[in-house]
Amino acid sequence: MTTTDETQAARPAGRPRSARAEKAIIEATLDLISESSGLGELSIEAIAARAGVGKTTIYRRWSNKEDLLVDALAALKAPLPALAGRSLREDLVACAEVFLQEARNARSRCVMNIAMNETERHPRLVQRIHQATIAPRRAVLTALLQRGIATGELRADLDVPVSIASLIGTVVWYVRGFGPDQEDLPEGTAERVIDHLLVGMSPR
Amino acid sequence: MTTTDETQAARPAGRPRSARAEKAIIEATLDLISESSGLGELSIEAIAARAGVGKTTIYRRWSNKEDLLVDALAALKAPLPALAGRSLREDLVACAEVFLQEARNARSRCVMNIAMNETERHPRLVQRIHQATIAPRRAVLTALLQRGIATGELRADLDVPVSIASLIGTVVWYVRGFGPDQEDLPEGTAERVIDHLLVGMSPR
DNA sequence: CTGTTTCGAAACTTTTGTGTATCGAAACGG
DNA sequence: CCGTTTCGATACACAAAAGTTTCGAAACAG
Repeated sequence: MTTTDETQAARPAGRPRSARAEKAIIEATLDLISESSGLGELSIEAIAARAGVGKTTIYRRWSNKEDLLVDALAALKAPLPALAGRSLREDLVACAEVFLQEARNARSRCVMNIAMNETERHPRLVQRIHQATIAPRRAVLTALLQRGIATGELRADLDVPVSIASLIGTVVWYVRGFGPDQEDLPEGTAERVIDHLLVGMSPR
Repeated sequence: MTTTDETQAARPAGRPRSARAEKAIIEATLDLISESSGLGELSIEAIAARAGVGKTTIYRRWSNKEDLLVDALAALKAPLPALAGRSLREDLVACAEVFLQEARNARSRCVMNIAMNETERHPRLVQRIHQATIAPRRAVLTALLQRGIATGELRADLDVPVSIASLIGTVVWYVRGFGPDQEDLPEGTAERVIDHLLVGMSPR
């Protein structure tokens, strides 16, 4: 038993790795992915320069580019909307608001692009994005719609898969018509889309 | 007046440029764009190799990469659906079928990706895509929906912009759940989506 | 046949990124 | 204070691609 047996195995001695540098590397990576399109244009040198870090510090932690990408995208948390549960419409609007903001945010959008385009080049990465980002959203919406069917707020014969595609796809495609990061998008856009789609999803 | 005054100005003498080579270059460019993601990964050398052409032949016609891309994407015709005009539903299904096929076709999909992601890097190119591909589709759908409103097949207070986004966005997002080029997508998908959306767009 | 231009191929220079190694300085444990 | 490890910076060899030039062959006009 050594004297330093606080909680875990003893620290391996020597200068500890800088958590600040690690953070800076992840941030720089996400920045550069957002600015570029496609993972092929991403260079380790650019990441090191942007992060104010030596290349050594990167290669010491990640042996190849994909490992770094996996960690970087994992750090990009996916904030699912808090579902108040008061009414179906209210929860759907909350979801739409989240999707809308993500569609306008460069960092969130690049995750979608990677999932759509890099399936063959980086299957491991895409698979991880699916289970970390896409599957949870799909699950939330599925549960939400089935709850709505149960409470009678939605048609009993509702086509759930198509409804999910319409909820996400419509928001994404609608905001696409406006500038990516501009501020000229009106206020009640989420409500407007949901109210439009809800007409066809409600009973009678 | 020279003897060769057939229709236009006389040919400038010398070996004429091979139309076949030009075609091969355009085809190779489109192939490589489809396979890659992002325009930055595209290399002139790869295009020349794929086309079976010397790099000289490319640089002689296009001074830079973007000029080549503009011409290549212009060659990618956008087949708007033939609108039979018998019923609104029939025409909408025809549109949806076209969008669906395009969403699964690598060459068409890459146009969408470029339009969404390369706005800052290639504004000229994106602007051209907008006026050559996106605007016509938007116009067709707008006319179609307004005709439907006039004939009473659609609600008089229909939100046309949101409807357009829902028609395209839902199809694109729905087929996205299946494999990109797989064959496992069911037959009546276009009808299924249109019938779902039409519920909320019809009167009463 | 002669002059001109394009053809594909190859050599060339320059730029950019990869991955490794080396350097002195700094941060820790003991 | 000492050994160890990380720090950022820099240099290095290697590869890929950009863009230019040169080359012999081929296609066309006159």
